[in-house]
Amino acid sequence: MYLSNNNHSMTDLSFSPSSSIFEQREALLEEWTPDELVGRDDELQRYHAALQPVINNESPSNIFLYGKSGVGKTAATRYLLQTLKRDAADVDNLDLHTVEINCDGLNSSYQAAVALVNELRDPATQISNTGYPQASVYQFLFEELDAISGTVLIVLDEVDHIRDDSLLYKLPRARSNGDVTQAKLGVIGISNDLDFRNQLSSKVRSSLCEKEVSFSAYDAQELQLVLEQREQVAFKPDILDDGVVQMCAAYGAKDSGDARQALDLLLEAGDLARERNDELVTEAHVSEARKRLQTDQVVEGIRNYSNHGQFVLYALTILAEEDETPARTKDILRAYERVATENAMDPVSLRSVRDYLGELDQLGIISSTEFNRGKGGGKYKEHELEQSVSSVKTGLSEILDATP
DNA sequence: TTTCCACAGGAATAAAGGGCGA
DNA sequence: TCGCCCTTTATTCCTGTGGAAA
Repeated sequence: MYLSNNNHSMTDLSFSPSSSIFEQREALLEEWTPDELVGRDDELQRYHAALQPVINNESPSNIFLYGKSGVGKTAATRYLLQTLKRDAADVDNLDLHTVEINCDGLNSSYQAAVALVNELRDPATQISNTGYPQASVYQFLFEELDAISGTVLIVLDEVDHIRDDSLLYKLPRARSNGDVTQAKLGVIGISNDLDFRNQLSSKVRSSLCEKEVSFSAYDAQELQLVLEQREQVAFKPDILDDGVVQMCAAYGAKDSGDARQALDLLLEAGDLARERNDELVTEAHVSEARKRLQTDQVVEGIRNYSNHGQFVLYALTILAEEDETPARTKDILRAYERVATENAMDPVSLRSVRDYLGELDQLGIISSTEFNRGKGGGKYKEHELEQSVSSVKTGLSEILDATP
């Protein structure tokens, strides 16, 4: 494509600052930390109690936070640690440090340990993600922690992404095992997976989950408090139509009690109004924003999915178009083998297709139901698309364009 | 109560790929 | 360059599951 100077009429794509309805749009973004956390009083109280030993300069407890995504676990952690650091400055002989990593994208204890080392080291001496024996990486980590000394709180956000528990076993025991002598360590594990705690081996569970704080989903009233707090900072006065905040809160509470989702919805509705130069954000904007967000999520999720996974989904999409869904795993396998072969790919095995279908189900792109027809029919699963064929196809556009 | 079906999914293992130190 | 150590993705094998039918 090139830019030309001809006279063909075309859409005006020049940029100019539009009259904004936003005062401080960032206040609707996830990373914005409010001065006060609303709607989480019970949780904050229990969390606060669990952190109390730190300020008494005792060995910190290991704390495990669990609750669905977007219910304020990370925000509460940031908020309380900020407060704790501030108060710790006034306590004699208390030297408090915090390290926070997000374990999203880190599949193993090894990778998480590397991430921690790199978080603690300066950019010049960072280590790479592979190549070192596991013992060396732990050695680096303990050396860095000892070098800090004092009390060190290690926050492992989305800790359920780590598939093995060797790091979760080692960290809480580092001091008693003599791996660390100077620093007093406390581990704060944060998990979205409610079942993660039960999957841990009992040794790990007893040490990591010394103190537990569960975060319940926000109900509509609590979400409304959160949204109102952000709205006042984010938007200019009297920009939101009556009922907009309530509507976002109601959708948020209905979907999953996820504040992040409700905030995204309000942000998208605001963006939509701004795009159209509307002076007010209305309920109609919210409805449309909701549709847009749902499609975007699906399309993005599919685009980033592995090649074979996309072909498995494509096979199911074809069956859906032929009105043959819900379809059993073996039927999807046949359709998948056909499209993979047509595209000059070696199809993966039935076992792998099962794994892909399981992942797609978890992503909410398809839904799977188990059936049991007893002695004659046995037990099996049926799958169907959970999203519209058109949005799935948009996500699959890369492989569809290449399909002969 | 026992049997049986049609899988689902866990466990073990292999292959390929990539960074590191010697 | 080579061997080591890790990752990711795949395969094979096999046990577990649970409700209808016998």
